[in-house]
Amino acid sequence: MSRKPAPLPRRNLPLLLLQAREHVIAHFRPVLNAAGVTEQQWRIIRLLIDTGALEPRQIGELCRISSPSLAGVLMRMEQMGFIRRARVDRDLRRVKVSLTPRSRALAARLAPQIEATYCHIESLIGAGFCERFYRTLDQLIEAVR
Amino acid sequence: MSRKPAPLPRRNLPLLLLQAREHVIAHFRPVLNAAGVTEQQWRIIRLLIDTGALEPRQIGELCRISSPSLAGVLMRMEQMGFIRRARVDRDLRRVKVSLTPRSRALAARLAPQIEATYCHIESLIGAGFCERFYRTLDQLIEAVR
DNA sequence: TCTCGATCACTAATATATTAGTAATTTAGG
DNA sequence: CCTAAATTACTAATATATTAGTGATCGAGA
Repeated sequence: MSRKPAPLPRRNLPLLLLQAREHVIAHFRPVLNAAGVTEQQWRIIRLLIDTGALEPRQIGELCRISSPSLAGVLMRMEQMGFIRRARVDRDLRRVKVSLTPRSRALAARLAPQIEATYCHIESLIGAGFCERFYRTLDQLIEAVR
Repeated sequence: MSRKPAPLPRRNLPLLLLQAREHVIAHFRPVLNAAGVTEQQWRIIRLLIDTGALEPRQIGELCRISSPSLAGVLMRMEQMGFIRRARVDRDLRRVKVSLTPRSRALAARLAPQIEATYCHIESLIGAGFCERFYRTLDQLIEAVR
């Protein structure tokens, strides 16, 4: 009575993670679009606010943006006046990327709307679920890395 | 004694989901690359194996690929002989996309390697964690949708 | 000191994502 | 019928992703 097993018995985990991310970021997208920044640009601004100036490879590692993508993103952000580059003394290969007053002002202006969006999401899924979910993702990343 | 609150007090949830997905799919990428298919192409092949022929908008919805992206992906897949299109009777706007023997053979050839990768991931995070994680993602998607 | 391997940011080519908008077709309402 | 709105797949323009590869620079060891 047993049927032939499916050729791909597992649920598609990368797709499921993609779907989850898409549904979450759909809540943030209108805020970012209205402010004229892309997701990637906002990821970088947000990171640098917390960490201070970083080098491109650090930004790429933490924001999950590959080096070739990052080259274009940073170039456009520099043209828009969101970041600036400075050479690192003692190592002419390396570059330091820092925020400008303009991007800091943008972040300050967006912060309340971002926070409101997080509150809305938290109200949809529950604060406890939200907190557990962060921990679960941390564990997953740590385990499969 | 309290310090000024950070302008962005929440952890970046979309980024965390992106990182999780990147770390997971990093395990699958070598298999797909060796087979000469992209992530998106594999997502579509895998879906159509389970569902049978679908229309572009259904594929885009289920694989989280936007209509403009899908146009290019399907065009290349058709040129590569992975899919074929057929007009839908009674509605000249709509198209039906189905797999070819070639893509079915590819899926059959890849299935063992994909399954082995899932087993490896499961061994890293634990079978129980894995099962709970699927349910957690389902709940999240359901709640924020 | 010299040199070879490693590192860093970057370019090139192609594939996919995002936003806006379109022509053809269908459908619902008047 | 007949028209207006909705639907479907698509194009255009730009931004980002992926893979491979490059020149410049640094650092460890001979």
